[in-house]
Amino acid sequence: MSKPERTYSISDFAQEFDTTTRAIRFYESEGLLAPARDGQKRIYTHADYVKLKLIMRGKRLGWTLAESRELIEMYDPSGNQAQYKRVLEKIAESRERMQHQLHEIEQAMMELDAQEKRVKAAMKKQLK
Amino acid sequence: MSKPERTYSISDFAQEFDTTTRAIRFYESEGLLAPARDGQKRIYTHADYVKLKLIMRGKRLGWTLAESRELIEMYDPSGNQAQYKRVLEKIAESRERMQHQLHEIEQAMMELDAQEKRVKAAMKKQLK
DNA sequence: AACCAAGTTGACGTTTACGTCAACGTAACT
DNA sequence: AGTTACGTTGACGTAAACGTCAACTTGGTT
Repeated sequence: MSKPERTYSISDFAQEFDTTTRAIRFYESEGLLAPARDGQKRIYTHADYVKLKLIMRGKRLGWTLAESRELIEMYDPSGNQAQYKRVLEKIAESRERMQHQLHEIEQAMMELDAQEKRVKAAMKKQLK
Repeated sequence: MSKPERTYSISDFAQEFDTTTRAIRFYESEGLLAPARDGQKRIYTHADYVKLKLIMRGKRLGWTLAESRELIEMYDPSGNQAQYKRVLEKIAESRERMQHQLHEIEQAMMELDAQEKRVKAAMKKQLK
């Protein structure tokens, strides 16, 4: 009695994520996605949706596809105790990387604020 | 009576920023740097140091060299009122982009936290 | 003088992440 | 049956960001 999950076509995904079918197939060829098939057609589920969302966000944050693939693999369960431990380690590594990025962006924004003040001051001075 | 500023060679920079001389020359060819010359040798100053630092950080945040070049240009004064206004607009644009990145990283980190909890719970369950 | 370290300018090669055809399959209308 | 829309798998092309030589210069060192 499980509700029939919503599915998506490859062009549904392309529109939804403002990308191309070519790119989506490429991610699959690189092992980031593995959609079901209806004949030869790809059928995407909500799980694929989540993964692609992660991929696209990763792109905007400058992550490589290899890094996003690592992250995706962390979100797969599949494990004994040793595997779980490895996942926890990878999570810790990822957290450090993200923390570092976070810090660098905050830094960049502060410098931007400072520069804005300088420019505004220069404008006032020039108007006197 | 201005103090003689410290200068750097291209390999000084390569070491300092953990990159290569080739990359640094490439940034120059792309218009991101414009060091002075002593004969044919490049002489870098603190201003160049700041710019390269910005470039490298940009790389870690997934910015293109074109984007970093735009940022660098914002940090050059050189302007009448119209130019200043344009710079302020660009600063506003950059701030929005950075804010968006900031938000997405925070999001990613929260998901990482959630996943960590799930994995730890799965480990405990397995041990019972 | 000979040599070595560090620098220079081409020029071509490479990796990542797709774009762009071409040639074909298939389901749904008309 | 014919067309249209959407999908498929190759295969080759491309932009960004350098890597990797090759051939040369230049300033000290033995």
